Amino acid sequence: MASDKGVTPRSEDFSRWYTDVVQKAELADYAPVRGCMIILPYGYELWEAVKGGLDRRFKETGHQNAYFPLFIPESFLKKEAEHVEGFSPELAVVTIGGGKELEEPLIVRPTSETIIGWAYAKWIQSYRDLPVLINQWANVVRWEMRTRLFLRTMEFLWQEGHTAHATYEEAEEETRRILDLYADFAIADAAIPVIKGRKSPQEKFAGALHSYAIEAMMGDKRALQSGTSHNLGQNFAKAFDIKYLDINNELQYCWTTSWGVSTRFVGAIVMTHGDDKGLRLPPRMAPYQVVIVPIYREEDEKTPVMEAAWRMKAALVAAGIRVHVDDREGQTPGFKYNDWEMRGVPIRMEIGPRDVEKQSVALARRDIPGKEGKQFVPQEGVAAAVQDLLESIHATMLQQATGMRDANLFEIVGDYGRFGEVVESGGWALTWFCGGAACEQKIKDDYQCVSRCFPFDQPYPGQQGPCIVCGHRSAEMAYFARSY
RNA sequence: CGGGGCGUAGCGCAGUCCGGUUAGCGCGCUUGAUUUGGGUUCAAGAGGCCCCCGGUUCAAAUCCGGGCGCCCCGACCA
Repeated sequence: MASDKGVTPRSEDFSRWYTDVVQKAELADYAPVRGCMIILPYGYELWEAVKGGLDRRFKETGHQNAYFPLFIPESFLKKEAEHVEGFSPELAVVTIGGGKELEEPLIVRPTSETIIGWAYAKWIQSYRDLPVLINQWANVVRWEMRTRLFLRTMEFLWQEGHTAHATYEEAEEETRRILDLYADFAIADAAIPVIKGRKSPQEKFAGALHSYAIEAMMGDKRALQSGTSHNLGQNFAKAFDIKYLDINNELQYCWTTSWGVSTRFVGAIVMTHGDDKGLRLPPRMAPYQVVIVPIYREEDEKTPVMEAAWRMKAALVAAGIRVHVDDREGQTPGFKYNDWEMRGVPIRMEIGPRDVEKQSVALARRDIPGKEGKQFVPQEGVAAAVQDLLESIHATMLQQATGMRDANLFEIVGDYGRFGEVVESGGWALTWFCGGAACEQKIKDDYQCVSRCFPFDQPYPGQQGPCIVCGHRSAEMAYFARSY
């Protein structure tokens, strides 16, 4: 159980630790409805940082935002066989509206391929209309059995991109472009190292030709699918009649894609970087990159200290740095240190009477605890020093997460017992895998885990090896790991 | 939907077995002092449909019956 002053240690109970941090850092709160959450302002700012990083990249690659309705006619979901089978168990259905039974029930969207497919069928006539590159930021609902704050809630926020193309190749190129975009965002903005790869047939999106994903290792070594990109082939085009006349005046079905990142990503940030003192936010995502804690005893000390604090803030803001001055009365500096460490602010700037006198400030970095991470710098040119420090913190956090992950990746060839030991101890096993449903099911039954992906980065490209289960020659290796 | 646990102040809990003064404790909150370079200390306060409905009884947080809700472990999942 967490004491009031801290959180459950990660090593003791990672799950409790996660819940403690999310609540104590005020990212989210429970809602009156099971499985739903209130995203608190600080948590929402993190989500806005995710949105900002992704949205910019979407627009740079030619996508536009639009908005499609929350309600989808029930019949739409039934048009694509795999899709309906995949989503039926977790649908929320509206049967009464305005006090009257509806002629056709309405589905609260679990995802929008169907309604967007319907719209694209209307809009697309000619090859000149292609490609269509649209994204929407929206909420979706999936009636989940077991939920956890951010990682799996019944309603969640996400972006879903939906594109239509003239050829398989263009659709495939788009699908891969987005996966690269996601990976770049995760690494460059969130300091989360991710593995890009293709999902097994069992794990792909319901209705997709094939799915790609970025997989990240959390602090407890479990895998978290942090973003997915699907090549839908012509499955939805055929179900919704999305057709165009090509340059030879021949009618063709479109090739479509869809891809998404959700509020789950906030959970990924928490679980990748957090420690026993709470959150550790990657500088580019942090709502506040610097928090200034003023230190003083008497009124005659307070005035010059506060003056320096506001002056430092102005200097940082002018350099485009996000800063907060913690001028709360009644809390001691020590309390504030702990408070902002819980909230994961990358840099704490302390300004006291001694700093006023010496024209200096103290900078303490969140990623390196204690005195090691603390230094005194001159007030003159502080913005540049902070800027460098933020870069360094990002690099260190990425390096730490990458090191932790790589230390837990194991290559296994042909030894099913050893394979089991690895995944049961929480490691990720990279092994030859035929991709077959029976083999994957056996692993699931034996070790409670399924494949994460066939990584693009194969250790033995062009070679073959024995599937870890059936022993048949397989062309690729796949990662297996327990996951969220 | 199977297996466990729990509903008492904002949060965490004690009290329930064995019915009986005014229902307590810690944290948090308010006010005032004190403190402030790593979670100060003290004082005085505020705050309760004891999950809901019904029953037994002179008397129910406590016993009995029914309901509802939540959490944890499994199958399903961004």
